[in-house]
Amino acid sequence: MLVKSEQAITNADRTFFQLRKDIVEGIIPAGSKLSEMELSTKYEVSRAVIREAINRLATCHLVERKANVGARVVALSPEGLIQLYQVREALEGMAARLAARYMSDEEIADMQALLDSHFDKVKDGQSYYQEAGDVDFHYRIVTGSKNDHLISVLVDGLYHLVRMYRIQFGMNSPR
Amino acid sequence: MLVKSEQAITNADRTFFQLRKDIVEGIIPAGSKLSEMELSTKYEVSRAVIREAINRLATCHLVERKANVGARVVALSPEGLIQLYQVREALEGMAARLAARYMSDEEIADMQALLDSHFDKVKDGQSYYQEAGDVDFHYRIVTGSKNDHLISVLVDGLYHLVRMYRIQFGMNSPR
DNA sequence: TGGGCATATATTGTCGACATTAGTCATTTT
DNA sequence: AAAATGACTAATGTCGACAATATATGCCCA
Repeated sequence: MLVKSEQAITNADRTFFQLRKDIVEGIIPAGSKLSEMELSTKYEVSRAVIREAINRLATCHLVERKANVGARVVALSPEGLIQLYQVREALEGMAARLAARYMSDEEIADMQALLDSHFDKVKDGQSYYQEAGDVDFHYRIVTGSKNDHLISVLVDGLYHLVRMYRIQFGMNSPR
Repeated sequence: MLVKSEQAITNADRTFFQLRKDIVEGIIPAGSKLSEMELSTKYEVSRAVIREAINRLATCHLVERKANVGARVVALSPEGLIQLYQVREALEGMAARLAARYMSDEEIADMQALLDSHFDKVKDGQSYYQEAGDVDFHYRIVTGSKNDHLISVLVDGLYHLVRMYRIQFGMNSPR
């Protein structure tokens, strides 16, 4: 039931994923500075690799970069959260409309099965699965839209930020 | 009436803007391969600078990169255009709703003035200004939404792709 | 004593060289 | 003859060193 198949090929990939994880989960605190030298020793790769990873994080809006100064992890704010949810809501609504049009019958059946199993598990009190199941459900709708731009903006961009807010603001149950 | 204030600080910035321009305008053909070596000699910067520029282009979805293989300019297709406009339409609709809520009185007045002047020019047959004026109008609505995520996705991401399609498919009048 | 300027330091930006990988082509084997 | 295997080549990935820039420190002067 693993949902995303982002696999790391290069060291830059691995470092990017690791850094993103550490930022989203708050291991690297929000608002803190990212020193290229420091990170290159910590993650045991060259500065070039760190730089590439930081650049990717910047385009995900997980860090903000200023030329000749450096990069900082984004600061979380209630306003930012609201803006994030505004965009997410609009895009997921659109994804749902498109998915309803373009999803194949078997994709729909698969999703129905997922919903059923999810429901059973929640009923049995295995609430641990709630978030994972929910994420999976949203993910299927988004990919079901068959719109690559939409998929990319949500999956590569917004979802990690949403997760970051959830974890660091202690919002355990979605919505 | 210049609208965007992206200013280049580093060589990587300049190279990124130049490359983006050349791709959007078709000087570098859609679907063609981007050789780091070749570009580094052509634009007279080191490969590191070219690499950073290409990475940024990749996150804009103007080029597609494959690890250990290289980067190619995206291929334009009717399906891609449709997907692009689907997302754009949804996001601009959202931007308009938010702008209506959050724009200040003077921003609205400015936009009204812009619309009037635009209308006059078109009436006088100065159709050259049509596209520029239109772009400016859309841009003001988007920034008027006051939602940074939305602004970024549209301005940094989709608009360049839209322009690329327009230029290379020869669609001169918008809509 | 406070403000401004010059210097010093630490960080980022850039570069060229080396390592590694993918794709090509020739050779070999069945 | 076709497929598989191996070396060769050309590109990307990675690295350490140097250059340029911003911030911090201390000194000088009003």
